[in-house]
Amino acid sequence: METTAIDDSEAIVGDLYSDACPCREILNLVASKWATLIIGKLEDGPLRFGQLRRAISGITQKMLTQTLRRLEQDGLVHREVLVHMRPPQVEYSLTELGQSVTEPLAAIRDWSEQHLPDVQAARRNFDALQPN
Amino acid sequence: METTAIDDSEAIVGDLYSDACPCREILNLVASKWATLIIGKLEDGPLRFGQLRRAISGITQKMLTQTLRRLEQDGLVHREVLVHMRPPQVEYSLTELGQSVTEPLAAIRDWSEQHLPDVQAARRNFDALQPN
DNA sequence: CTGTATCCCCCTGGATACTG
DNA sequence: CAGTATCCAGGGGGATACAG
Repeated sequence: METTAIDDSEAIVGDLYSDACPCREILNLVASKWATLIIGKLEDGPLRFGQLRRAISGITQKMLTQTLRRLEQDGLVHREVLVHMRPPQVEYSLTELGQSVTEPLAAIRDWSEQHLPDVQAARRNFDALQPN
Repeated sequence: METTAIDDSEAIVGDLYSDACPCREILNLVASKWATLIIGKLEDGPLRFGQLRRAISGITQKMLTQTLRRLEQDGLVHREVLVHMRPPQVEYSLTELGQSVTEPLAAIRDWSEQHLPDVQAARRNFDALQPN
């Protein structure tokens, strides 16, 4: 039987998770500069729009709205409009899915806190050696 | 005491990044579209430039070089020039630091494989409800 | 084979102003 | 208070050509 029909070259080193890697989507989601901060703030419990804005210094209304929409769309955040309130208030909270993503996020955070000094040292060393 | 002593310039930025965790730097590093793929390929062992390029379909030489430089600069990847070879060859491998980052990366990957269907379902549901 | 150098598009994200 | 609408700068990233 002809098992050699496929590209015979040594080249491809197993493409188990090349383009189709689902983690890329999640990384894009989570690395969008504000998403992790928002998720982090909501870990402690529901917050209203203004509370979030004040809790995350430097964020603009636009980015807060935009990121919340995306998180809501992806099922990580629940948006609850308190209609009867005057003035109207909107409360955001993590869904179960959102809760579950805090675990891998914590893995990244832990690694960062543990190894960021090494990364920064590597950067300084690199800069020192490369007369760029 | 005068709290106005702050140097007018970058108070906000500094506050932002101290309030945030160091994980932002790592997320920026790792979410740069190609970095995780390169790290993933190198998990199995050292690879040469051309092998990496062929293993990661769609990547351009520019992005491969650029991302490898960054990973090298941050101490995650080791670059070994095989000088005596004709034509010259360059071999890339994960450093210990690079090896260690594969663990939190695996956490993200696992979560993605497990929950991406939920995310996609949430997206479809959101689109269905929001007549945009 | 392994890069470097341009050109250029597009998207993210920031500032600002306006609405319900 | 919550959200939308513009305008705009910067950088990531693709295509291509050239070099050691």
